[in-house]
Amino acid sequence: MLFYAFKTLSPASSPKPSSLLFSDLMLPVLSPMPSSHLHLLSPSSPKPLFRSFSSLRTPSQTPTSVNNYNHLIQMLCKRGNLKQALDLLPHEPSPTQRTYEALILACVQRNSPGSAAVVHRHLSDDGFDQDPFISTKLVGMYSHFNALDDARNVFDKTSQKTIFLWNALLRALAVGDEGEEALLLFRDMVLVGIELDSCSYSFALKACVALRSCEVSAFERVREIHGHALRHGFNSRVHVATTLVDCYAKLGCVSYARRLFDRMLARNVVSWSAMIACYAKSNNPFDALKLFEEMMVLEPDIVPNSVTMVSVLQACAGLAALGQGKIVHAYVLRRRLDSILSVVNALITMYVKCGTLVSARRVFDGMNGRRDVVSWNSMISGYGIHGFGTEAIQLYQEMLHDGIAPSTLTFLSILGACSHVKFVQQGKTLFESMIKEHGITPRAEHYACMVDLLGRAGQLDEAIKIIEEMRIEPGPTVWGSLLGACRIHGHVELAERACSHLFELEPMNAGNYVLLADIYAGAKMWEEMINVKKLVETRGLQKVPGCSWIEVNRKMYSFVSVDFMDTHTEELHALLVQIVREMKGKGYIPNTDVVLYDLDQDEKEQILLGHSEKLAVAFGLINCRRGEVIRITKNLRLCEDCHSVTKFISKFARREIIVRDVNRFHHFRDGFCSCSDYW
DNA sequence: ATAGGGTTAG
Repeated sequence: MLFYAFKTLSPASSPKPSSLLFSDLMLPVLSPMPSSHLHLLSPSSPKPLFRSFSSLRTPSQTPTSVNNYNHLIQMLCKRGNLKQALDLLPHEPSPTQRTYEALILACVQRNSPGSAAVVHRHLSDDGFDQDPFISTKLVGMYSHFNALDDARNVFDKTSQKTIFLWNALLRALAVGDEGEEALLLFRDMVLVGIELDSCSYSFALKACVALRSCEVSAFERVREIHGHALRHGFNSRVHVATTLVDCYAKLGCVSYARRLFDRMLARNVVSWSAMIACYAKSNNPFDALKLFEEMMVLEPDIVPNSVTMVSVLQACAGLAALGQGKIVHAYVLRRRLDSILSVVNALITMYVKCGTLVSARRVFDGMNGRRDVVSWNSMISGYGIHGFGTEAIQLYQEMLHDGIAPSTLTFLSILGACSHVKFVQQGKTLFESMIKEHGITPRAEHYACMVDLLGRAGQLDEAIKIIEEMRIEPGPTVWGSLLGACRIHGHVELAERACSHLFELEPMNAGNYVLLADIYAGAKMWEEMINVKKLVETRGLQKVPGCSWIEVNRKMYSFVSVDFMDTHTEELHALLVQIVREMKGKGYIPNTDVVLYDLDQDEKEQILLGHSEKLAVAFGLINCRRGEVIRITKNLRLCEDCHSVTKFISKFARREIIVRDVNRFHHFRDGFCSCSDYW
């Protein structure tokens, strides 16, 4: 029985797969980013200081009018010269509301809590602590410093509480991750009979997402506030409706979010971006691109901005749609959005995940002087997942040399990089330095990296030691890493131990059961294997079907394994049969161990032949131009048999084949893989 | 006067 299917990722109704092109984006494919396009990234020259400041400061030159001082302080604040403005404050007999507003704003912009205290003291002395306008500004300021107690204090002490003041505190609590507190405040607002506005609803909804600790209750609260908004006619306001879409999306209700989005009476660029981001984040990159295309077609007046493009690039990265990504890159350059750091960072990740490390590096190199920690992390992880451990470590050191402080994600990237190339000692040293030199407390994910590094390298005892000495609860990531290592080394007992936790922590994750069954099969423990399979059945779990896809001429073709053949597939099948026949002549033995069904040898070989990755490779051989790299993406880990077949093909068809699996990239060339068969 | 969407790991 041969498993096979052919489908395109484009709408089923069209006879030919349509490309994801937008007339507006129809540009020649651009691969290198000319550095001249990055000139906008250089910092702008500083503005001159206020010229007459020093002369005005001396007491002998007292200004004739009070307004001069107020004006001067405000000017200095505007220029970001907070310190000089503060020095001037004691000389001013009667600062105005505007002056204090400017000072508060400057404290936020300069990120200076110390100056904030000085300003607060001054304005209290002047009696402005009862001014609801100033109080609103103060609450916003304290929110910026995450000083929620101070924010609440200001609120409590102000007797005349306007809706702005209520909203300011509500916002402060919501963005300060105090969802519970924010919702209590919202309840107070309703009970006291405050007339809510759309901002109140937006903030309260944001607070629900901040709850997250208990998603069920978060969902209930969103529904409550949604209902309230509905009864008071606020649900159709574009801000509220957009927030609702975003809330449901963040709580995992993607199709419901879409339904609300479709029902919106008016949408703006933020509404569209929120929905596109929802798809990009929830592993629906194709839907994200489709929606982006729709936005161009249906709403010619809405112009995508940098936030939109970050999500679109994320979707290209998720799909590994290089051709599409290049078009988006060209669009970004045309719209000058490459002056926005987050967009450039998203470009790096897009190229990394599309398998073109060189292009990613070119973008990274073009950023000289304007890289933040995200840019570095993206490039380091890029080297890591492409199997360039040495380069990843080197770049990490360059980053330190540049004075950029590494983050928790830097270490996840660099430890992952070590793991891919079996750099056990380097990984250990880096993990130590993370704690001791950089003061970063390891999270479960870091431990998972270490367990993966040690475990896959065969040091299972050390891996266990790491878990036992952890100061925090080892979550599913840690046990999952251990289980993966057990599969490689056929360690049944440890696998059982890992699974005893995993089946408890994530009972619905079919992957864990499959791995355990795989390990039992490897140890020829058939009875145990069958029991695990039964468990999967009784719990009603669905194995994630293997799926591979390939982009040809900017169209996506995806392959999954099903149990019938049709006319599309015969050509691919025939090609694979021929390849395998040749390989067998050269000593290839199909690795039927990976097939966990009770079938005879021939049937098992047939199933191997139908693995989605082989079909995608065959499709690539037929449809990609000679000399062109065949790029394939797979949703799971590569199986051993596909790995060896692809190695063979790379040599005898003289094709370079790059496969992205769920963990890393494999570059096949001349019969070898960049992973050195360690993955 | 307060407002809604986005960047890196696995």
